Amino acid sequence: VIRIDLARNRGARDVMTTQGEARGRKRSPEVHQAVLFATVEVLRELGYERLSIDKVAARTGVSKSTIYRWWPNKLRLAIEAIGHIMGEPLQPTGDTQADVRAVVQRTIDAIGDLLGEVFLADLGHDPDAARRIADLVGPYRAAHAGVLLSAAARGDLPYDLDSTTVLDLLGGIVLYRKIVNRPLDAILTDQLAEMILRGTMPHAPRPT
Amino acid sequence: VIRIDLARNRGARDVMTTQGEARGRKRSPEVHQAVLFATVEVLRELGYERLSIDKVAARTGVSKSTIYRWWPNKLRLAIEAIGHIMGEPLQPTGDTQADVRAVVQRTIDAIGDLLGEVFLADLGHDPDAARRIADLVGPYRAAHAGVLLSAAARGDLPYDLDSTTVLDLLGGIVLYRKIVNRPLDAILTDQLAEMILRGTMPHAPRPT
Amino acid sequence: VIRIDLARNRGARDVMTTQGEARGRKRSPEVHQAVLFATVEVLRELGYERLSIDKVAARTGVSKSTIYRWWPNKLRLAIEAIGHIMGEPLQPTGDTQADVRAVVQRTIDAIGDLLGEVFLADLGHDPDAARRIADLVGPYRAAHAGVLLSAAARGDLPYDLDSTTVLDLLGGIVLYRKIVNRPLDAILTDQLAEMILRGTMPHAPRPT
Amino acid sequence: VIRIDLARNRGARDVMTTQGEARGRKRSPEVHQAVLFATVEVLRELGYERLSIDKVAARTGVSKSTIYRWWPNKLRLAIEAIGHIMGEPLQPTGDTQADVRAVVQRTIDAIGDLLGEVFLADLGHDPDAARRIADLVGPYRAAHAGVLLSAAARGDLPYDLDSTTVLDLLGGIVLYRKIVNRPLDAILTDQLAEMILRGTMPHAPRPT
DNA sequence: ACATAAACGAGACGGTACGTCTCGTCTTTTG
DNA sequence: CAAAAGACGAGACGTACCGTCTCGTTTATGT
Repeated sequence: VIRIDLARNRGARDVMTTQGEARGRKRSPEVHQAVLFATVEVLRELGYERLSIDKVAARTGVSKSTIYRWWPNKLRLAIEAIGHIMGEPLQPTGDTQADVRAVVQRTIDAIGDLLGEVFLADLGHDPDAARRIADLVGPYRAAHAGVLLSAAARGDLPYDLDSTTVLDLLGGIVLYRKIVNRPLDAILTDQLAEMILRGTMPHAPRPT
Repeated sequence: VIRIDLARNRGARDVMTTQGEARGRKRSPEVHQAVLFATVEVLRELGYERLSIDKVAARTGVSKSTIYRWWPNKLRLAIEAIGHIMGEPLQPTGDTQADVRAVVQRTIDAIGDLLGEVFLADLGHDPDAARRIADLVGPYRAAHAGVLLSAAARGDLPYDLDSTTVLDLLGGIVLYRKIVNRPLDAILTDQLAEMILRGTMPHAPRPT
Repeated sequence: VIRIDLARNRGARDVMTTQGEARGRKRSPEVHQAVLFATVEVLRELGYERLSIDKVAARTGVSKSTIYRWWPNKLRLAIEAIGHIMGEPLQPTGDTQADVRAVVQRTIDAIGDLLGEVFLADLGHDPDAARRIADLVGPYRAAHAGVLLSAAARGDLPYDLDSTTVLDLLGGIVLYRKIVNRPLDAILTDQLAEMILRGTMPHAPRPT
Repeated sequence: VIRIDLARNRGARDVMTTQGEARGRKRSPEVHQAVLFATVEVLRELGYERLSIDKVAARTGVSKSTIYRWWPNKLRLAIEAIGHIMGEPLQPTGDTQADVRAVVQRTIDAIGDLLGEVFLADLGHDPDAARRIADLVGPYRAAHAGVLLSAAARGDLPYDLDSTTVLDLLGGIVLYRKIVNRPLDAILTDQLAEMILRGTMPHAPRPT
């Protein structure tokens, strides 16, 4: 629980400010951070559905109005909070096998964890929530597509690979298994990596 | 809109009755049907999130209490309503190619439509909702697995195919594309069928 | 709890039936009695507000519909049930003092107990419920008025006594005290009897 | 019907505020008033039994949640609403005859109107509803008792008058007549005042 | 210094749905 | 046909969030 104490916020400044001529009180970076962290916490503990602005407000000591000042609804809050902990997109190494495994693993780690929550949200209220999610995952998808396409360029994967669909397959199975509570384990990683690298459909693991 | 008129229900009988010894007024099949149909309607128009018992009650003229007598919450209602329109599980023909395409198509049709909605529901309230969903999709998954495994038995697919994971791949990509609003079209059908049959990862469609 | 067993009701007949020529199955007197007794029980335990047809049905094993066949709503049921235990109207003795005390005491006993409950009912639904209550209490009021008026005739009370209003005073204070939970005890009996007999307003009891 | 328009509430202030340190949005006095007025309206039109929070909400345009924020159930709402229109307790003038008549008249006006409704409520749900009603009527009873006792002090009424029981007699007969729909008219006022002042039991009005 | 402007906390408000409850009606089967 | 069983419509209950709003307080600027 991250209760923040704005008394210590005196003198805080110049965080997230584009430039100089701003009048009035600055946006408190502590508040901003605390809200995002608490959102992540609640998402972990309770999932997207049971995330609520009231809970985040209560946990942080930040008022509801402040949260609604910066995020128009809980979906956008969740999206930004998840973006906040997502880390850097993949850097390809040139080792096709390792890179493909990394792509699979990152997909499992992200969608299997919090990113998956946001796919379960109701996108109906907020017309461009879908766009926001696309913006959130875009860089990662681009990086993953880059990995696949450069491997294809090297001849390690089919030259005309439909990377979009391949990534949808990966994201899809992870999301699906998360929902139906089937394991997201090393076996799956192996199966998916092998599928992409060699075109072998998932098979039962051989006894070692 | 399916307003029902119970005045015409006089003399209704013998629907859904297993047999004989039931006392008291029978469950009105009109009511039962109307609720399920209206639920399907609302699911189509508004999606699961915006489905509500009140809407179904208003649309059908069936009282809320009657709905709650038979379904404990909207998730269970949605599950039964979807089950109600799902049709028979696939019958394999022995033609591997046709059967696999049928599996793909049925998955797209079901999860791409209403069945997908229910995967997006919040399963937290109702402890055995997950089991109910499993019961709902079980027969279809079993049928699909049967298709794949008998093809494998004929030697048309790898003998040790992990059918669970293959079906998760199919269900997953369909659900994922439904969520992110990417097409569920003939191209996808072709790509998925070919992937299963020949192990070729999805590739860009060739110009004809 | 008065569960009745209709198996023993075989052959029962002709109780409370107007007369001989009735066709079809007779109204079961066991059922009738059991319902009235259970109603009295529930009234005692829970009061009118929390009396419900369902509770009476559950307690007796008589079905709701049977109850509704004979009594149109719970108010009428309560009225009849109370009438059922009310005993005979007062017989004046000619001893004015004793008779007046008896009137006071009977009023306290009746309205302070179950009869009071029925005055708290909502009379809005059933237009002639008021008339039914009047019919119920009529004989008792008539007897009480008779007592007062014959005492007046003997010269023991004012010759032009407004017996209606005097009885309203008695009924009123008993009902009021029942509601506000003030005692209905011997002191009150004395005060009221003395008030009627001697025209002394209630005064604090003298130390003995 | 008192639909309120909060758009005009901008700038509203200083109503019901004791002073200074209140934070957050103020309780809207328009809302508060509108709810109480509507409650009084419904009580007059339909009586306590048919009063409902939903009706008050619909009539005022105030949301149910707002009503429940301030009043825990309809009994408490009714009590406050009635308190809101009850006017000041009686001020004795020293003219015994006039004061006693005023006591009688106020009792008839209050209990014969809305205050009587609340005595018919079911006090079972809300454990301290009885206390609330006592708090509501307390000041008026105290004022009335004061009138009687100061008249007794002057020697105009018996020195040991049991004012509680006398007031119960008044409240009781008014409530009783309201229930059984007998008149609460000038004749009754005269009868009761004369009874208290002179100890004459109610008698039939003499022809003039 | 002092006005101005924005951030912030507190919390009231309308709205919508939830799931529960009881009432009185209606329908069906059994005896 | 009486009685038991129990489905049904109606409608109020009280709860829980949502997202909006108003209001007073707290910090920065800029003049």
